[in-house]
Amino acid sequence: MTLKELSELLGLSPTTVSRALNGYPEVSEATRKRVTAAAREYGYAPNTRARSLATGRAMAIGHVIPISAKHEMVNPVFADFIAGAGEVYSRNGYDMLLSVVPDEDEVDAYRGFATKGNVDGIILHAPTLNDPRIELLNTLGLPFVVHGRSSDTDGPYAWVDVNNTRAFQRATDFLLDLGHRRIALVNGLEHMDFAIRRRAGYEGALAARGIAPDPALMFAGEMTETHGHDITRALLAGPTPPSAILVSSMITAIGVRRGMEEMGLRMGRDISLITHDDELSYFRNGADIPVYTSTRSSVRDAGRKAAGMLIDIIERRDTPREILLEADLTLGQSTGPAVTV
Amino acid sequence: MTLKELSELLGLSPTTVSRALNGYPEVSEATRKRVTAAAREYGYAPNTRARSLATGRAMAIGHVIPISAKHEMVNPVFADFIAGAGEVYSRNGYDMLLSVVPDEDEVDAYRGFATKGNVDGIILHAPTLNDPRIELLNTLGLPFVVHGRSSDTDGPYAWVDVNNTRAFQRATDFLLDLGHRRIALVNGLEHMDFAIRRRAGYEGALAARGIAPDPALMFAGEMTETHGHDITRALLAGPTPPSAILVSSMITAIGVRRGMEEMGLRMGRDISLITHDDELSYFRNGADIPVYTSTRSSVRDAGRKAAGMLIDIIERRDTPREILLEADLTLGQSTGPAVTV
DNA sequence: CATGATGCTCAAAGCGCTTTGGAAGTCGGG
DNA sequence: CCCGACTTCCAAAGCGCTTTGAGCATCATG
Repeated sequence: MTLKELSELLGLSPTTVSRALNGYPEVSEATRKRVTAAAREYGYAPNTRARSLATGRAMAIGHVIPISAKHEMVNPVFADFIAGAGEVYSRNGYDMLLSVVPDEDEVDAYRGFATKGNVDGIILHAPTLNDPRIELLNTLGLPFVVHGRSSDTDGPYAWVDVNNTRAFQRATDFLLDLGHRRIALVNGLEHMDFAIRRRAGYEGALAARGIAPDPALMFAGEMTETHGHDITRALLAGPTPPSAILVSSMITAIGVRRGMEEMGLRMGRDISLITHDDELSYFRNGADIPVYTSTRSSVRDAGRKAAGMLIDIIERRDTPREILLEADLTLGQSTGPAVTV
Repeated sequence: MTLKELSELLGLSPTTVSRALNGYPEVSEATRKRVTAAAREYGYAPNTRARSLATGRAMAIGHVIPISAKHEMVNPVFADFIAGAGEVYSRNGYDMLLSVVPDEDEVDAYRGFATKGNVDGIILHAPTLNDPRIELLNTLGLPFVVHGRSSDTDGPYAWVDVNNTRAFQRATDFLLDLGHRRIALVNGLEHMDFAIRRRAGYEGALAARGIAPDPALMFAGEMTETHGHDITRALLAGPTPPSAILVSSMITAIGVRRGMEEMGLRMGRDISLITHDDELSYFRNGADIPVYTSTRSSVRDAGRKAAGMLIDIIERRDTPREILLEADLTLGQSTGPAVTV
């Protein structure tokens, strides 16, 4: 069913039908009613490709997911972010275009979005320190919003981020208040901007109490369960194990906990743990009482906010271009006063 | 940069340029070289919308992710499936279109795909018993592939599935061989087809040894960590706890394990656990020696297979329309002989 | 009654591409 | 030297929609 067919059926011109459907004022209320009723009856919906060719708007937002041959890994945070963003897209009539590419082709993927004109905007994921993709997107001239920030990148760009520095500084402070002095940090890969900031928060809190950060207590790696487990085993088997561990992801924290328990330590009593919790929908941190004490910020909500901002930019609405979300510090059962081992 | 501009630059007609770029034989090799070089130089890529309007092919595959208000939950398996499928799409020049909708709008989303013509095919996720969406898609006439199957649905449809029945039957058999008699089943929601089949495998294995399934040992629910934990606590606190637990997902198994350990039981020694493992990239089952004994099947690989099949169907290639993957039964540290409690 | 304003509708152009149906140009065979 | 067969290229139509610019009634106003 095309617009032309529908209009012939109604005895109207395509123009009028189009205007009726798109809410233009030049068409009488009676005609509009008649048209929309017919459209519903015959199941007519304008062809997206034709429409966007005519309007110049793709009505779609692009996301690029790089797949690395080295660490074959899809960020678990991604699924929840997508869900949040996707909600907002559908509500506003946008589609979401996902491009899964080998990471060496990532730049081409962005270029492709721009030249092939199949999206109106882009969300940039997982920015690194001084991320070159930001400049690329700026030169491509396609609206975009970054989920996270990129330190050392100058020039303005739109972003939605959690206050990672503050969150980890508060978490560290809290552990220090409980009497912990040897606090380990199990961080994400430290070319990632969020990891850099978390580390800065951690080190800042230590420094404020005159404690020099111990490199032997600081780790960076992929945020998998296994990684958390292995590091914890190694740490606890060492000569001077920490009394508390600060972890960058719930998933890693699960592994850390497993390591602790395998070493015969009871989490929350013998050793403390604070994790960052992205509030992944399928990985709730306990029911009523959280299992883990955590710095908490909903990644799904970040997705919604980023999507909303991007649509605002595309549609030239005047709204803030920077959103900094504060993480809550939520008390769970995984922390307690430092015990002298 | 449009085709017309490029052709003027080259002193050729748009027709010739288009044909050169699309590999038609009517254009000389010399011209083709000249055209492709110019295209590269000026960064020309055909506008997707215009092209697909002209060809009638959207060069995109649609996925619908329903978001439920009740159980706000994005299937974690989804991310990995998407990654696998997405790989194949990009390699074949297809885009992936994700539609995140409230689940009451799911039917509309499929209808929308069909009438708005923005996809050439659809992947159907998480089929239930006698899933009405299959008939819907059949009447819509859009090529589709189901990830999973739908029992009680007659009429052929294309699918990629794991042999869930066989996997759980084997796992149960294995536990029985180890002397276990009271084996609990922590399953996914049992309107889901995969859960029905897993239960059938479990019950079949028990029946083969003359053991009547005990309803008090069978559970169905969302496959979250918390759910596994809570069920396990309840089970182990009961009068006649099981000596082994069969779990439908790694994530749930993590919770089950947590419950076991909280109750003072050592997994693999005091109590056994077998889980199904979808081989999620961020949730490896141990490094060299698997932590959990598991029925194992890569969901990412299923994604690749489903995507490949769908593209074959769209492009009218003649390939099998049904793929049944066998899950491995991988031995880990979570199982051992039954101990009399 | 003439005039302009207003409300409703339409014809036609154009978005950027593919593709059909030729039309020139080239070449070898009769 | 002519003719058919290729080879190489092009003009123009068409994909399904939006949107510009007008046209035709109808209505209130001076």
